[in-house]
Amino acid sequence: MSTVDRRTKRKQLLRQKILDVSRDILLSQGFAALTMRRVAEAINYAPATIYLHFQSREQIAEELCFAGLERLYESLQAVTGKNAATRLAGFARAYLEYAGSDPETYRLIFMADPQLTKAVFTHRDSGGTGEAALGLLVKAMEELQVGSKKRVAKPIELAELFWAGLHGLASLRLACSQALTGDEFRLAQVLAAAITDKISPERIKEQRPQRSKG
Amino acid sequence: MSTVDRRTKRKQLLRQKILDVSRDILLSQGFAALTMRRVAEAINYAPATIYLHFQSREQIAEELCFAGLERLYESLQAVTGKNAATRLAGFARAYLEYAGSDPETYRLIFMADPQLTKAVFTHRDSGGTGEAALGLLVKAMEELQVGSKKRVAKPIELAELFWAGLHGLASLRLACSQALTGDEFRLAQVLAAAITDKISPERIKEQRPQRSKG
DNA sequence: GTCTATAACTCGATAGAC
DNA sequence: GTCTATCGAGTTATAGAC
Repeated sequence: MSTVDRRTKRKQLLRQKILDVSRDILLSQGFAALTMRRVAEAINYAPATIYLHFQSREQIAEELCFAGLERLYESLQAVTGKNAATRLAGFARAYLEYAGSDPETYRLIFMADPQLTKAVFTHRDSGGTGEAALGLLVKAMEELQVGSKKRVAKPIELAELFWAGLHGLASLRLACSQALTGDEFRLAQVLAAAITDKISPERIKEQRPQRSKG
Repeated sequence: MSTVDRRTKRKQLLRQKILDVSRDILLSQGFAALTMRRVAEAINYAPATIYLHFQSREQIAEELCFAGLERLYESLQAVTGKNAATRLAGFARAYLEYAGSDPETYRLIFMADPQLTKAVFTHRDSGGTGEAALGLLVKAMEELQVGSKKRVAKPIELAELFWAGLHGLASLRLACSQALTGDEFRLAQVLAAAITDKISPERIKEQRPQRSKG
């Protein structure tokens, strides 16, 4: 291993360490507490050192969002099932579980700075994770529509509506625990069922989606 | 009019002026730009003067949120119609129209600080406007359920789900214009129809809600 | 009572010494 | 590559002049 390699590796390690402690601070104290000074203190360096690895506080936030979106995508990807309606119910549960397990990152991705949300969804570094996640929903909607007599909406529209519904439940729960008196997981199942029935009403009797166990 | 009355009135006027310029700043430059210094400059007073009328910046934000929620409630209240399904479609349009017309206040109410959202919904000064607005939705859900053979969910649950869906559409649109490729007004109508059908599937043929004109 | 001036603290970011 | 020192800005809050 050459000297240059060693130097590069050490640099990468410090960069990763900055991301790690940033995530710790974000999870435990929220985004407002994620300051360059606090990060510097946590890694035992001066604040200025961080700027050798990241252009700004905003860039650190972006990378934390990319990573969060990746975890959300993986959770959705882990949902399997031959029946598209059942899969929809699984997506709903997985989505809300992610939001509940990583609330501060979720806030950061979808509810904080519009510029940050935009960066997460349009920046080249995000690798199209958002589109891929939405693609899973689109595919399920397409399958549900097969054999249905008439289309109430395009699959992409239905996917976005479903996503918006889940996001609404997740974000209201995060914004104010008192906002929703009902259980958001149950409400999400009702949403999944309503959309499923709306797409293919003729299947209502035969193929009602199973209630999720979780 | 006594001297005390005059003094009280002048005090109230200044307080209202602070709220007015605060709202101007919020609308034109967003919440981050709403600083005590800027407000003071706009009313030609020193920053400390503001603290004679408001305890903190947060309290100004709260009052702006109360007023915003009031406007949203009035918009929903203006939706009339004998048919509950038609009213649901109207609520959807009114809700999204409010969010689009007053985006920074909407952000402040639902997407900014959890403490602020909580304050808006639980503080006594809010006068239960949030509950009243939700009540309009609950009433529509109850009407839809009349005569239906079985209840998929309680009216309050359906109202919260509907609200969450609308909030999801509104907040995604505000968070990132690229997030939704579809028209949120159209998606909201699909949502309204899906929930309506889910509540009373036997009415699907007879009583399909009219597409809104707006 | 009302307002000015200012304090005491936070922050992100940068320049320049080493 | 790292640190010290600092800038310019933000915030809340108070002491004291008028």
